[in-house]
This record gives sequence, C-alpha cells and structure tokens, in this order.
Amino acid sequence: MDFYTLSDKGIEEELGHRIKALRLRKNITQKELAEASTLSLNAIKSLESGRGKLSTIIAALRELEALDHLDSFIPEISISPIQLAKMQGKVRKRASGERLKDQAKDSLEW
Amino acid sequence: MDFYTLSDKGIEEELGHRIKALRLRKNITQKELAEASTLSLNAIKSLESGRGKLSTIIAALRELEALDHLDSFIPEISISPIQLAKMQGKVRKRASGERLKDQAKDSLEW
DNA sequence: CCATAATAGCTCTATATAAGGCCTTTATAT
DNA sequence: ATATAAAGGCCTTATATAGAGCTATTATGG
Repeated sequence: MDFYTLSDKGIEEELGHRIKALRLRKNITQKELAEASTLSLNAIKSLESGRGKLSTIIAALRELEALDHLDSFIPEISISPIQLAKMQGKVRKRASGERLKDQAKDSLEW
Repeated sequence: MDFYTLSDKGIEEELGHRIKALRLRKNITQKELAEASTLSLNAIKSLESGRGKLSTIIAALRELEALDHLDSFIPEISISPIQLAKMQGKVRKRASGERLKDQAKDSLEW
C-alpha cells in the first residue's frame, strides 16, 4: 500500500485497522488485550480507530507479539561511506550550514 | 535490533533517536521540520525524545519522506488458506469462542 | 431465530501531549 | 578561540488521550 496517497487521518485509520487485525488473529477480545497490556479498554478502542500515543501503541504491540515490526517502522539510518569520509568520521548532531529553501530539501546527496 | 529486549521506554527513546536521524539526514532543523509539518517546535522536540501521538509521528514522517516505512510497521494481516476455508470465506470481525487462559494465547494455529 | 458476549459510542475526570514563549547549553563555522 | 544558531529544558495554557463506567448495537454460537 502507498501511504503517500492517503491523508494523515486515512493513515491513522489504516494502522488502527491493522492493529485490530493483529488482535483478531490471536482471537482475543479488546478487554483481554487491555488487561494483558495494563491499558484501559478505552485506550484499545481508540487505538483501533487510529488514535493514541506512541507509548500506548508499543504496549499493545508487545502483547500482540508484533514489536519486531517497529524495527522497520523507523529504520536505523545508514550513513553512506562518502558522507562519513566527508565528515572525517564524525557524526553530525545538528543541522547546519546554509538553511535551504523549501524546494531544495529534496534529493540531497548522502 | 531486537526490541523485545528493550523496555517500553527504551523502545520509545530508540524510535525518537531514529526520527532525529531521519531529520539530520535531510539536514533540516527542528524548527524547519516543525514549520513544514505544521507542528510546534515542542512537538518535534518531544517526538525526538520518544514521546508523542500517532498523528504527530505521521505528520513528521510525511515531511521526512519516510511514510513508506509505516507499511511494514504494522503489516496487513494475511489470512491463511486453511483458516479461510474453515471460516467458509467469512472474515472474523470479533474475537469469539472460549476465552483462552493467559498462557494458551501463544502459538495459535492460523 | 434467540441469547449472549464483543464492541461501538457516549460521559466524566485525570493525565499527557501540543503550542508558544523564554533562557541555557553546546555543536558548528569562521 | 569565539560568535552564532541549533537544540535542550522548563513554564503556562489549550487540547487530546487515558481511565472508568454506562448504555446501545451487532456479530456469533447454539
């Protein structure tokens, strides 16, 4: 699925549906998931409709045995050898240099 | 990385760091990211320290051109042919049947 | 078709995040 | 080494989620 074609709200709903699907795959109720993850029933309901905090999502995914998906969610950034050489092995901790105009931020060399 | 070895808080921090790395890869400041995603500077700071709402994460990832990662975050569930046959082609909308005891929820046939 | 349990949908209160501002710390360019 | 700006931290107010409880709807098993 291409998330770029969806609105933010659309993405939230899609992710909520997927969390619900994970729960149904294990055939457990919202109430059971809530108790197992020490979240409220309301938090689970909200999560499955696409709303919630990161901490809530993580607690639920742990019970659903789906934490491993988080790794590909926001992958570790690999720094290219070229950049590493340019930086003389030092890792950048802040954005710096001339601030770019809106358009120019795409297609950066790395 | 194996998230199951981390605490919920540890996972939150790791994801925050990764979002920060995504931003630095584009060499944009927290302020620029905030303005581009119509979020507050505070929301970006919180996000990079591991706190935030799902809607905030999505808005930020859109600007960071990392929305595609969300697809593997919580993947669509594939229903096994065996289960589909058992259900006579009907998709389950609720958990049902005997409620299982805590332990028995693992290793479900699907 | 019926009984029942799962879940959706609401209210109210408590708590956390979001927004905006200000000050301090520190990475980076010169 | 220094000037500067990015980023961290803290404060206040607004807003959204979390928690608890209740009723209404509806999928599911019998």
